[in-house]
This record gives sequence, C-alpha cells and structure tokens, in this order.
Amino acid sequence: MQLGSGGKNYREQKVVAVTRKDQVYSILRQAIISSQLAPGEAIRKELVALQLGVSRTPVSDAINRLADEGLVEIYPQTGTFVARLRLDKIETAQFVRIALETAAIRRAAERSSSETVIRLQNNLAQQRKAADSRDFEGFYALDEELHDMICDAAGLVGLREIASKERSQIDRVRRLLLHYETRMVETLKEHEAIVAAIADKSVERAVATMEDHISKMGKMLLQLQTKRPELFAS
Amino acid sequence: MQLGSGGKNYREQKVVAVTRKDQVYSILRQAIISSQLAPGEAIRKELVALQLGVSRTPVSDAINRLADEGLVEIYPQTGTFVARLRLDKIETAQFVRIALETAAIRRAAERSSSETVIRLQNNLAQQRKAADSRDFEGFYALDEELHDMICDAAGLVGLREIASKERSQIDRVRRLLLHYETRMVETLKEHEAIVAAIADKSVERAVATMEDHISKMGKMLLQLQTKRPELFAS
DNA sequence: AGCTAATATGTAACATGTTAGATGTTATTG
DNA sequence: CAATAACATCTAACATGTTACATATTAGCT
Repeated sequence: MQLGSGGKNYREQKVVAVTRKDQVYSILRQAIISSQLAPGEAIRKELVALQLGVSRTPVSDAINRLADEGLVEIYPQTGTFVARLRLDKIETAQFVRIALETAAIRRAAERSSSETVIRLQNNLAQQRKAADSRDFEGFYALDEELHDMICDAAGLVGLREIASKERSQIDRVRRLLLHYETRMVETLKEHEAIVAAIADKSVERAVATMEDHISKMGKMLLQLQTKRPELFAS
Repeated sequence: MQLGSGGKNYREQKVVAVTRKDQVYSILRQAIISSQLAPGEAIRKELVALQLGVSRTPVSDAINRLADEGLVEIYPQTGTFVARLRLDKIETAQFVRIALETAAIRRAAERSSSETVIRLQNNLAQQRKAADSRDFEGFYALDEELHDMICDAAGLVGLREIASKERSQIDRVRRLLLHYETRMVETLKEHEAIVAAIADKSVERAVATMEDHISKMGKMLLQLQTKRPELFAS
C-alpha cells in the first residue's frame, strides 16, 4: 500500500487524516459499496493485511468502523463477513434518508445563493452528458455529488457526513442495481426538477420533489430481492 | 473490570455483545455524557487500561468508536481528549434530531397501538413522580426513554440506535444544564401534549408538538455557552 | 535577549505474539 | 447406526512490544 506522501496533521487545524487505518477503511468501504466484495463474503483480516502490506491492527480498526456503519458483520471468534442485505435495514435507511434530505433541502432552498445554484446546474449539465453516453458509473457518481451538494447547501457543519454515512446501505444496493437500471433519464428529470425548485426558492416544491425522488428510487431498491435473493439475509 | 458471566454469542442469533471493548466503550461513553469526564480533558489510554484492568487494545478500540461518534478527539501521536462542545456541531445535531424525531413521530402516530400508548402514559406517570420529588436525574432518564419509545413505535429496525447516537452530543449538553434547568414542569407538559396527540392519532399535531418541544430545548442548550464558556471549543 | 536548531519526551499508530471461543470433524460409545 | 464427546482448526479478541511523529524544552548562536 503506497501512501501519498504522508500529509501532516496539526493539532488545531486538523487535516484529511492519512493514517493507515483510514486508508484501509476507504479501500474496504469502496470495495464493499462497489460490490467488489459481495454480500455474505468472508473477509480474512490477515489476508487483507498481507495484500495491503500492513499489519492486522489497522485492518481490524478499519473493520470495526465498517461494522459500526453496518457494512460488515463480525462474529466473535468466528469470522468477519460483508453484511448481507436486509430489507428491514434498507427500509430504515430509506426512512432516515428521506427525513434528513427533505429537511436539508428545505434549509438549502431557503438559503441557497446564486453560486450554489450555478454549481448545482453545472452538475446537472455533466449528468446530461453522462446520460447521453450511457456512462452509468459516471452518472451515479454525479448523482451522489448532487445530493452531497444539497446537504452542504443547508449550511450545517458535518451534515453531509452524517447523511452520507446513513446512505451507505442504499448506495450499495443502488450499485448492485446499476446493471438493471434503466431509470437514468427519469432520474435526471427528477434531479432537474429538484434543482429548479431550489433555484426558484420554492421551498415546499423542493421538499416535495426530493421526497418523490427518493421514494421512487426506494421502490426500485425493493425489486432487487426478487432479482438477486442470494444477496439478502434471513 | 468484572464482566458479567460472559454471555454466549451465536452466529445466527446475535446476542448483546460482551467483549471487553464494548464494556470499555459503555463505561467511557457514560462517563463522558455524564460529564464525569469534562470536555477538553485528556484521556490517557494506558491509565484507563490500568484502571479497568485490561490491555490498551480494547481501550483504543472503544476510543476509536467514541471518536466516530464525535465524543472524543484523537490527535495522532499527541493525545486523546474529551471533545469540547462546538456550537456548530450542536446546531447540526439539533437539526438532525428534529428531522429524525418528527419523521419518527409521524409514523408512530399513524401506527401506534393502544399498548404503545399505555406504555407512553406509564412513562409520563413516572415523570410526574420524578418531577414532584425534584429528581432531576430520574426525570432525565425517563425523558430519554420516552423519546426512545416513540422511535421504537415508528416500527423501524435500528432507528432508535441511529437517533440515540445522533443525540449523544445533545444529551451531553443537557446533562451539563441539569443544575441550571428549571424547565422540568414545562418539559413534562410538552411531553404530555406529545403523548396526547399520539393517543388521539392526530398526526400533524404530534409532529408540531414534537418540533416545538425539541426547539424549545435547543434554545436552552445555547444558553450554556454564556454560563460555561470554558466547555466550548474555538 | 531573541531566534533557531538539537534534543528529550510522551502519545497514538503500528506490528506481532498469545488466548479464548466458535465450529467442524472424527472417534467413541450405546 | 445414531448420538455424543473429544479434538483439531480457525478466527477474533486481547496483550504487549516497537516505531514514528507532534510537541515542549533546552542549548547554542548571533
């Protein structure tokens, strides 16, 4: 594992964090969300440590964090596994997502500056490009970014991180759906409606379009169980 | 640290979790939220390990988790400190709390059974007793329990844990305010209004009373900075 | 004295050795 | 042959040794 020059951390002005455990965490999290590591698959800490060229300690630390996040399941003295999907957990995540993001967009619509709107529209332009060229992965990343930008626009420190963490379960399911997903054009339209409402400062319309958007996506997610039942627990 | 008989963990039916790191986590978290460990105070891992009769490993694991939760701050190669309060973080936590708990009470009011209502009213009766006998700590615990019960009544797996985690910052501030707090009677009235709305299945009224309740408390929290500025960062 | 560089110190981060418990397999017994 | 007990194996949990880095202190220089 080649780390990137080791950026310094200073006491008062805390910087990105470049510890090995953070790097391992990012790598594993990415691998899980992108389904490179499939739900139910065993994670052998020692092997991971070997592959990444670190000791077992940072790997364990990273996995503990992933367990808190609900992305892995640790069975003491037995093994660590990529968490299988659970419909009830996904339902809760979906609920939390709607609660947080509708509240966030309400604030965002109330207080958004023209610069913010421009950035949002910029993102939309890129989404159109990605949609035109059938670039699923690119579109997906821009989708996430748009939601993050709206969270940020609410102007609350740390809100994006909280929302993004609660979204990780849903992100994972969406990735698995990517291949089946044909909703890119519809999604784009919904995004456009959301941004338009923010630009118009139509607070209630922004909230309603966001709720509609997340709900529609939620319905998609539930279809995964019929398509890939082996990914689900219990 | 005397552990309680070591309850078994089985693969499919996962049980409470009795690892040392979980115990250390609970102990430290309690100590921080109850302000036994004051904001800004250093935590010496080795000392904690010694005091609890465990090695540094479970202590580090517990502290990592507390850091994720925002209750401690780890400065690499320097030290670990109980997180100082930050107005902006508290504001975000307050926002998240309103978003989650109003959404939760909406669902709870829609679907609450008569048994649930009875449990809530039972809690209220105990709150009245605690208020009569000026039992701040007891009242506070019942307050938390009431909010947890409402989360549970929404019928979403894991929602209570998420809400409770996001509330930890606020709980800490409330504890610090306990000695100044004279709002117990008013708080009780607000709780009664909330439960009454749920019992009546008046969804919108339940949501409104909950939002009002949390907002009023939020205003109290902000007064702490003028009373105890040394607890705050930046 | 004021500034900079060398050094000392303390801590988290990291590495690795050890233990205990969960589970699967094989032997043993009725 | 089935039930069960002994055992082997594997893994996370835990313990402890080592390293690197942030910071404070001191020494040396102008």
